Amino acid sequence: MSKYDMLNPEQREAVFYTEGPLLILAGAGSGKTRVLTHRAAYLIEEKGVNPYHILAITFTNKAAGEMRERIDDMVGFGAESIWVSTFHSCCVRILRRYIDRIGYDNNFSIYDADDQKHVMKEIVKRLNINTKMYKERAFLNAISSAKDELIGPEEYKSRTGGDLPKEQTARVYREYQEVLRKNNALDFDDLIFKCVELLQKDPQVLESYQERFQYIMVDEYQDTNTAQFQLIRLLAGKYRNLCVVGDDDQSIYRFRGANIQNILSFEEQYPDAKVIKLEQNYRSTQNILDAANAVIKNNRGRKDKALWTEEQGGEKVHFQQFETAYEEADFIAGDVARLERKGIFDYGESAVLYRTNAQSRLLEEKFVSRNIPYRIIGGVNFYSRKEIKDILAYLKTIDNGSDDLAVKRIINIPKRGIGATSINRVQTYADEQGISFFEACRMTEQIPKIGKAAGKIQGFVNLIRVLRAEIPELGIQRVTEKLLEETGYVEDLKAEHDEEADARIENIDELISKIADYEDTAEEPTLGEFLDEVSLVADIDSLEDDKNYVTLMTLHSAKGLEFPNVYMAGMEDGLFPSYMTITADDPTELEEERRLCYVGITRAKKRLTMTAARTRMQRGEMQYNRTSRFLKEVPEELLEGQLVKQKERPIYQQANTGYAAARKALHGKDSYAAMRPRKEFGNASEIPKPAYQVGDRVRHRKFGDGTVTAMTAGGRDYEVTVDFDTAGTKKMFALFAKMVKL
DNA sequence: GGAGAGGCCTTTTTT
DNA sequence: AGGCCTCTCC
Repeated sequence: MSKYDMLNPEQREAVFYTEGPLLILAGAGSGKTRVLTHRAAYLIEEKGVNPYHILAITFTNKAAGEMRERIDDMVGFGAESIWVSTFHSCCVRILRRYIDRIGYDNNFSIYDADDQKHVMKEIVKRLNINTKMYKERAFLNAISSAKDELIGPEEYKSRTGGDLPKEQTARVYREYQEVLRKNNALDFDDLIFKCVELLQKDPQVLESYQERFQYIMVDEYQDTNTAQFQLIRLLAGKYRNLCVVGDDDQSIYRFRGANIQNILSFEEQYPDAKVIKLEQNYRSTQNILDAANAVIKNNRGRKDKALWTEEQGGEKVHFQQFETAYEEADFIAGDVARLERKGIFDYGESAVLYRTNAQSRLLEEKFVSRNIPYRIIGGVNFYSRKEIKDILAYLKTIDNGSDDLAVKRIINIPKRGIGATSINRVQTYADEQGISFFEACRMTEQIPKIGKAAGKIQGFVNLIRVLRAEIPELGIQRVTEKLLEETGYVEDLKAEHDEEADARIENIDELISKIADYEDTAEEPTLGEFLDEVSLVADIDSLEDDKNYVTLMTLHSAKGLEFPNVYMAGMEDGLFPSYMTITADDPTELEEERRLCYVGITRAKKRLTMTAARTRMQRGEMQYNRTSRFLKEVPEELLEGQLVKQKERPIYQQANTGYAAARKALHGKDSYAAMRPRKEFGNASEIPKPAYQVGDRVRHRKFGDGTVTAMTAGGRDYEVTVDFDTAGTKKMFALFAKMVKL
């Protein structure tokens, strides 16, 4: 009996089909990781392929690590020379070797979102751009999207078509790219972009990697963007042994440039491609799958498929709506505790999924007060905390002084009396001489008007110099500890004597142990490599399977994971699907939200609970939400639950009690009006008509004054389009917008 | 040059 | 509601 006998016929077919392009459409829970790992084993053991010639690409380090581990277990010998890596780390590896061929230095730094913002701020200031009109964030988003599409500054400029804001963006883009170049830095998107550029411009490098990667596998293919698609196309260009695995129904990263067409039109790109569908699900009960199938079938533009399982029946999908988000959170924490007490699910078997990170706060509170062990994924990344970034900036400076941003970040931390004025003087000198900021720091005696600051800067330079010299002898950990001593960083925090400072100290300790861990496990530890790894870490990477805590995370983070007991919190229109997508002109945005819902449902193995709240604080404002439209897409017979669980109900809700009302609110047409407090909207059964009409001038709290250009009765509320004088044209629901006629 | 106060904006999701 | 930025005053 071989290990391949355990696979079902489709899986086996996918494993054995090794030559030429192959598309595996793998539904949720259909065992795709299993197929990929078996396939690697098959290539090595049965086809005699040298593992050195195999590349497997994933999106997260966690996925890469798991795949590596499973292949190692299966193959035993030689598997370690397979490249299993994320898109980003794969590109970093290639670029560290060859980027000098396209005009960067091989010891480039990698900028994170924070660094990008700093750079953008400088540029916006320098170009005198009114950030009230054009936000830094908007520029960065535009640049990021352009890079995802492999559009460089020049090409961007040529495509503006005379559109003024785009011309502006083109200018900013060019500047931004110049600053990065000057700082010898790449941002996240550049890692892919520059790698493609390198492969396109240098046939020698391309040839060597094509020759190396004779067999390529790509996981989560539906999430690839154009740049990643090109990268793969180039690498696989010679041998064409390209196996991509994905599920168009789980494509949820369009905002990050993912192009669902990459998977939908794979067969056009590779006409000789073999297509294999994996539809048997090994994860969930039939009821959960039915719910998932019922929701996703409302999407158009998808490859037709339906999951099935041998696990018939199962629990129904639980549903409850609460008065407030507070009660919702309390219920979830209580339910988790109850199931644990009864011995049905351990804490580690439960997960709470939500649409926005902000929702985690209330849940966290309730988990704390009930003493339930939990873990929140996402929110503020460990490596973006201030104290961690400070220390990493020191380490970057020690490693390679060419990262101006890092140097400037810590030149006055702790306070050395080097302020903005001195920094500017140094920068001016650096600009004049065409040298880096740090190099300029070493020549303070040449800098005009630097005065007393010269000595202070010298002190800083000497500190770095000494630490740098000690790296080879002492190693990273010892040097980091020494750096903390010399700067008094931890001591200062200790002196603060408050909780926040204590938390920071804990984080620093954690960083130290991560460094120690790296030095223990890496073959040839170097500071540079450590910094690379650290900058490519994702939140999800820190999730450990064997710990017994409840996991709280966004629906996005949950992709690829599974839990016996899953809660989907905040099933409310306006939150999920988000307000943005409801009001968007483009219906495919709503489809993307629906896919997200599908991802959420299919995470559950045994038990799924959906919850909603009638009222919730959003952005400091009280929102009244009706239940999510996605909930209504789940057939009634699969649902079980009640609408309101609370002691007293306000008068306007008294008609809506019990299960019958729950169904009515879920599936009925008039539920929206019934949910609204009377005092605000008059007769609850009528659609409240706004006090303004088309052509009127109105005022909005945030967007200012504008003219109403359109108004349609959109079923339960009026949808109003307003052309604002300064904020552009917005489409919104009258009840939410609360605008007044002028 | 640094600390503190007040105003403003944000969030949908992230490698 | 909270974080960040800017302004002001020392």
